[in-house]
Amino acid sequence: MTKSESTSSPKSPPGRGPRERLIETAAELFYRQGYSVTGINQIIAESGTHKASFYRYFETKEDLAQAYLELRGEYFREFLGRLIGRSASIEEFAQTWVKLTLREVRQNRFFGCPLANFRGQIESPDDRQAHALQRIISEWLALLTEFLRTTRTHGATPRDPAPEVLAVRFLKIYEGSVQLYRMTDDVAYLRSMADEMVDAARRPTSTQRA
Amino acid sequence: MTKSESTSSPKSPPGRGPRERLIETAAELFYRQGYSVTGINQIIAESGTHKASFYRYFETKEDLAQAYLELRGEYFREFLGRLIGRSASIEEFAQTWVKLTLREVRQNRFFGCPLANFRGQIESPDDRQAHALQRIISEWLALLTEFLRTTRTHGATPRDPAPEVLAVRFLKIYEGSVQLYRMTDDVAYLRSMADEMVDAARRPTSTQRA
DNA sequence: AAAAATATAGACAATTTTGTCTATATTTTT
DNA sequence: AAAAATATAGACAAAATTGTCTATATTTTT
Repeated sequence: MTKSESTSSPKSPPGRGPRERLIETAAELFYRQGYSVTGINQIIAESGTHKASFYRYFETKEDLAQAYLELRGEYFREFLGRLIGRSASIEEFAQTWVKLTLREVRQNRFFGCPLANFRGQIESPDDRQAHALQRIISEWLALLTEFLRTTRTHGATPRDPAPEVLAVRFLKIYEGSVQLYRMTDDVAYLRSMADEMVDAARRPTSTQRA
Repeated sequence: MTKSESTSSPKSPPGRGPRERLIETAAELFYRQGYSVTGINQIIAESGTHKASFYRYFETKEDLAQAYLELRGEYFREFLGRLIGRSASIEEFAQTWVKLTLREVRQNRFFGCPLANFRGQIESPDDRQAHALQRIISEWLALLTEFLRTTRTHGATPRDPAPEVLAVRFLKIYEGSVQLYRMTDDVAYLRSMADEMVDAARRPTSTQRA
């Protein structure tokens, strides 16, 4: 399922031994079809390894979940890095985010936010999972905040929302858009994301607050 | 096999026969611990019915899922109705929404958006599920839109976002806040929801758009 | 009160999933 | 090239889950 040569080369490519293949297959399946419905048997079968190899490296499915979260953390960092690298303004940033997401959708590779999906499939995270989730989120917010601090919208004023506040709003808009898309299968909810982020970046007209 | 002669009340409390108990127990479990990890055996056991009774009314777990979605649709309608009933302004509406959500959290009865959770636990919804999800969402948006059309923020201008647009933004902010709360277990993401909604309701400072 | 419909009890087959063990093959190390 | 470590094959036990069947109790209808 994963790559072309998954037939009988167990250790030839370094870093592609059974452990790596198991993690990658698990990541794919956890994301695409869901953590809770993916059994270790399926992971073993599709990774082209053997049950004995699985139990050599992992005691339980939760160990795999941990590896999955770490891996997703890396993907996220990488993704956001590229996104920020390409964007000279907040407008461009938001549009690029939409564009990249829509591309994944077209390629049938988008299944929502992996973290949100994972969280939604366990009754409550154990300590390691909770920490991994929190670490990834705060990393995201930190990167986003830094980007927002150094980048201004066109026609920005000093009274626009503070970068830390705005980073949270962006993340919420993203998560919300993704959830609505997933529930309705309507990409309009992804498209409208960009405008919503840009608007959120601007100081609202009136400021009286309760 | 919809509901043969469901008008007859088989057991002592009318409307609390095995079918109703099964649905209510399933709803509780689907929401609290997740759809995909809840087996029919557990539902049968905790509803105090018997397996034979289950198979009398349902062919598969998906039939229960359908009933679950319908039930959730009713809850939603009811909830939003109360919310709107209590709120004379958008500010009040947003604050009340936060307050009610936080109350559920305190009572350990809040486990995120039931629809989003459900959607996240199936690889892809079948037709009936997709329709149920879409119907509930559009109902929500319709109610919200109507409320927003007749209710203005303090100091509103005619150039604030249109009600239909705003309804979507509100829903995204809600879903996003809930997801962030679920991932981090930090209620701050729920609290900040109200301000975000109020700001979204105001025309942003600048209007140049790509 | 009798008949009919409905609900529960309990056994149990069929299937799926997890987890273990021994033997053999393959790769890596010395 | 031999020894050691690692990976796969395959069988299989244990447990969990689903689904069916017959018998008996309970409720509803006539």
